[in-house]
Amino acid sequence: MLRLYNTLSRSEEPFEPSRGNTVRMYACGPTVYARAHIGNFRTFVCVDVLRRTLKHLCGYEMHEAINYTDVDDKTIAGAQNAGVSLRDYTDELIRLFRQDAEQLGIEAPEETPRATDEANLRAMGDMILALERNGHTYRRDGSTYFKIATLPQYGRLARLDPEGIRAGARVDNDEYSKDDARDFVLWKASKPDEPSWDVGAGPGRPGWHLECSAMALRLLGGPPIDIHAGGVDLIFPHHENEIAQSEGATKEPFARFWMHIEHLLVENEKMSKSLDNFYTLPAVLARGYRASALRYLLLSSHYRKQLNFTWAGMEQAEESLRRIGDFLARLETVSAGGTYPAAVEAIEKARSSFAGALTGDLNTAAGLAAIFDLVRDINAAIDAKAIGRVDADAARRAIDDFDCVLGVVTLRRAEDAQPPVPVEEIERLIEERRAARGRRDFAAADGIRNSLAERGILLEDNAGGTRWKRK
RNA sequence: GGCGCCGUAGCCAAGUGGUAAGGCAGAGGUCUGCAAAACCUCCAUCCCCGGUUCAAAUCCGGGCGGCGCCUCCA
Repeated sequence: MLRLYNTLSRSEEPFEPSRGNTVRMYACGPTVYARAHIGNFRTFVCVDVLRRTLKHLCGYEMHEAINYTDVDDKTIAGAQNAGVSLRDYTDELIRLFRQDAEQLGIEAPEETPRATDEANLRAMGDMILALERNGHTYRRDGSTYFKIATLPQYGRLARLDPEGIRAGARVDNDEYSKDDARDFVLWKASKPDEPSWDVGAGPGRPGWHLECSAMALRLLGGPPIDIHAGGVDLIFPHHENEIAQSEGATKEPFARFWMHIEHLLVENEKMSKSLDNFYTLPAVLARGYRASALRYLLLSSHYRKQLNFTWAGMEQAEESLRRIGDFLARLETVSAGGTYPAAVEAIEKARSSFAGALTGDLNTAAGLAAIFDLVRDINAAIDAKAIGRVDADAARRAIDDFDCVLGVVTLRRAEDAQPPVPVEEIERLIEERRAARGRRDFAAADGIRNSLAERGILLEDNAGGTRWKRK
């Protein structure tokens, strides 16, 4: 069974779905006003690992939703600056997000709702009505607010001081007047040139927090949903406000588990658009690194620890992944028959370590260590000729199973299938080089190897012949 | 001012009471036309101080340092 850290209790708890065998999970997705950066993707990669662990290691079915926030101040401003409609503007950014997510091996969730889809707007309107009925709202200048004084348990997730905001804290001073600084807007009255909808609270647009509550409950059939995930910076106010809305409207607990992913740092500072210290996936690829290596780097430390992004780290991730790739290629060269107890035992040990690591609050770093232990043990067995085809296949299957969760080897393979030099040309040059070596013309042979290396293809000579791989 | 997290070898990173996983880099060796890959060997006593304990990186207290949240933010 999975043990998962729950922000609500600030401790690890055993996890099981509340209804049948299906895990109902929601993660706060991107606000699509600019291309997502790799810090954003840390969250989505970690959520993806949770999803895959639940599916492949725990055997649950998944019903997961990740939303696109496609209306807010920034998206509206972005569309206006670009001179296109809000929908066209966010369509393009969603396309880019999906493209990056796919390159990073992130599985598509079952649901990817958009705030401005009609069914979702209606659900938001219904939620506001329910909140009004329960006495949690007030209107001011055409906007509808949530009055947190009406909800005693407000602040439980973030462990806020019940006395509220103290001297020294920065206080929200936006243009909308509120009864209490902590009150937040549910439905924002629209300005003249802004997109606007009327779903029962007057013409306007959804406040940021409302969409997540409404869409999670509409799509996942809560409350309570099993898991709600997102970046740590969302704990307050976003998730706190989601809880207030959902619980105020339904009078039921909103989510059983809250999972929060720590930040990616750059030069030991939070990577963010406002600090202008972020990298996008294309920027990383442009430096010559692969998406698989980025995914590996993101998995090389625990999701609840800050991770400092560096190019040296990318380099190390590439090298580590190369070791796994070389190992898998080497497994294919095992031709002896039979099986050896030591190999079987090493594989068993790796399987149990890996499962233990991942089901222990998604300890991906320890999971990777289990893989490398296996790599060393089996490599040694190959050297000692103490391994048979049966064992090699079993080792291969073990790595494949691990990768159902980590999703990094599969990505590499897909990348390898598209080398920078056409495969036919590589094979032709390998043949030429083989001939040169045959007549002991090592200068010519080395020349071919060097020129391919410059083009990103490495050659390795083994007993069985020459193998190529991407740099 | 409030709340929280973190500080393990050159770099990255597990371990949260019983005498320090793993990866990268480095050194030496085996193998090899060379190179690569692979294997073997070597490479830390866990920020500092004090305490609890038979026993602490791991618990408690106090420092020092870093980061995050309290405002939009993954």
